[in-house]
Amino acid sequence: MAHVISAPIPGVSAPHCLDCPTRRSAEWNVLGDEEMAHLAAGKSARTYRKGELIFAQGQPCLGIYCIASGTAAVGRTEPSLPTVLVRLAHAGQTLGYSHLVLTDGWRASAKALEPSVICSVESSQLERLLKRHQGLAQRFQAHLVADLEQTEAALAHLAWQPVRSRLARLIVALAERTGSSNGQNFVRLKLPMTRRDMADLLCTRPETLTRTMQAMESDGVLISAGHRVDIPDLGRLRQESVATHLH
Amino acid sequence: MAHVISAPIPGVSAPHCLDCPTRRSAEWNVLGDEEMAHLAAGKSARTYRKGELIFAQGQPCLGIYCIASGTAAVGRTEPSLPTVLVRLAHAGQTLGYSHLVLTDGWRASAKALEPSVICSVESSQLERLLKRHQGLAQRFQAHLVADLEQTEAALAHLAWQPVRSRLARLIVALAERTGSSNGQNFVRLKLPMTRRDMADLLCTRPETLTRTMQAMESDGVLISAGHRVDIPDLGRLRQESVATHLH
DNA sequence: CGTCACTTTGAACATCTTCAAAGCACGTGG
DNA sequence: CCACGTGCTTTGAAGATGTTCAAAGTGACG
Repeated sequence: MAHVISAPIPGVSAPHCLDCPTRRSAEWNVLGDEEMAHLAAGKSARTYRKGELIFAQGQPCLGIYCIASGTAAVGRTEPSLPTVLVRLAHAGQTLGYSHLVLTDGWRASAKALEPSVICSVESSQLERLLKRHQGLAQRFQAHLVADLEQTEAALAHLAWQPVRSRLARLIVALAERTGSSNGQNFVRLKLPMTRRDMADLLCTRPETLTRTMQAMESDGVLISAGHRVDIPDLGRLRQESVATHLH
Repeated sequence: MAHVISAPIPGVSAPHCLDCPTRRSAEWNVLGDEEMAHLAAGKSARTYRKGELIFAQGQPCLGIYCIASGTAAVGRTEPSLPTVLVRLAHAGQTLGYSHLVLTDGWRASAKALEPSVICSVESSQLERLLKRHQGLAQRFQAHLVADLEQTEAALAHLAWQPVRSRLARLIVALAERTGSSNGQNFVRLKLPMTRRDMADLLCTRPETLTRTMQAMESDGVLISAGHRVDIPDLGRLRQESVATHLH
């Protein structure tokens, strides 16, 4: 909203689809080389700055997005309520398919949490691919189901877990994705978003997040310095993400 | 879990698919008479008692369910957490499609909240119909997207609205579905579930639900007697479902 | 190198949970 | 048809968890 279109991307940061992390990790991996070439020819890539909007709730949607590098989040804003970040999307994942099914425009927003390179595929081209390749449609449908599952799980955790457990869960998930483990249990990672974003993701307030992280730090569960977090014992953090309730 | 298979259903309660409320309100309405006849021949119907399980998280799933009459709820249980009722299903709606996409078994449970008549369609037969009728697949996919939307909305409301607003929202939704309005604004309705179920749906405790309803009653927003609720001014209740936050 | 947004701190307060116990209601079996 | 019991509902009191508001730091980015 507040940002302007950024400069065209240098060749390095926008890989050909065949070399993209996307290739193996996402729904596209059912496509053969020839079809991938079609995809590569039809897509367009852009860099996004931290915080920049990829699409906005309410606007017409013209295609889907595929993250080449970086991290994005899907945010949902209900009338007269603060935004909730309902889902993260990492390199190799696609964004926006569910909104294409009904042609009503975006019913959520997405923004880059970090500097990111993101490709877009026009809906007309996607539809052509979906028709030609039956398996691709199944992949996207599975994606839909996975999103539903994940959102239901988030609902359950929000309902019954305190902020501290939800935070532990988030950090464990991030650590498993990008953490570098120096020992057996010691892990260091870089949080790919601001505290504000983390709060929106955990459905709490920045103040509470700060205090919760401090509490965890003083309990020796983690050491945080800006966006860097060190976890002396990942197992202990994993326990925190479940613990609390016994009843 | 605690209940036994109930008696076979009398003819009245299990309508032929062509006469079913399902016919117009659900995904089936893209089917022609001939295909509906196929569906009617292949389905099987059963009555469920209040609280009876329709399917259970973890077990293999063999088909989908379609509610002829009554009310059911889909419940999700995360490891070591209480159950959350993530979704209601009313007459004419189908249940379980999303779980059929991945063949992993049910990843949620469903139970009848009221005495209900529910038909089941085997997955083999459903697949045959889906292949023959392209439009049907689209309908089910739209259903998937609608569920995702609804769950995301529930997440936002759970995150930012107090119990009282969430309760108001639920009652308004039920009133709009089955309420009988005697005047312009006066509405009477019957809650199709126990307080326990309502609490699980609103992600709160039965105690809190009781107290919240009493508070609303003493504020004159509603009058409740068992499962019957009278709403003097539906508009006022609608406001409550949004109000609270201005910030 | 300045600006603006993000982050942190403190204190008061609201909301909701927890535990324990009593009342009630419904369906089951006699 | 009535008695009985199990699970649902209600009440009360105490305490935990998280929010709100305001204001002072801090840091990142252009």
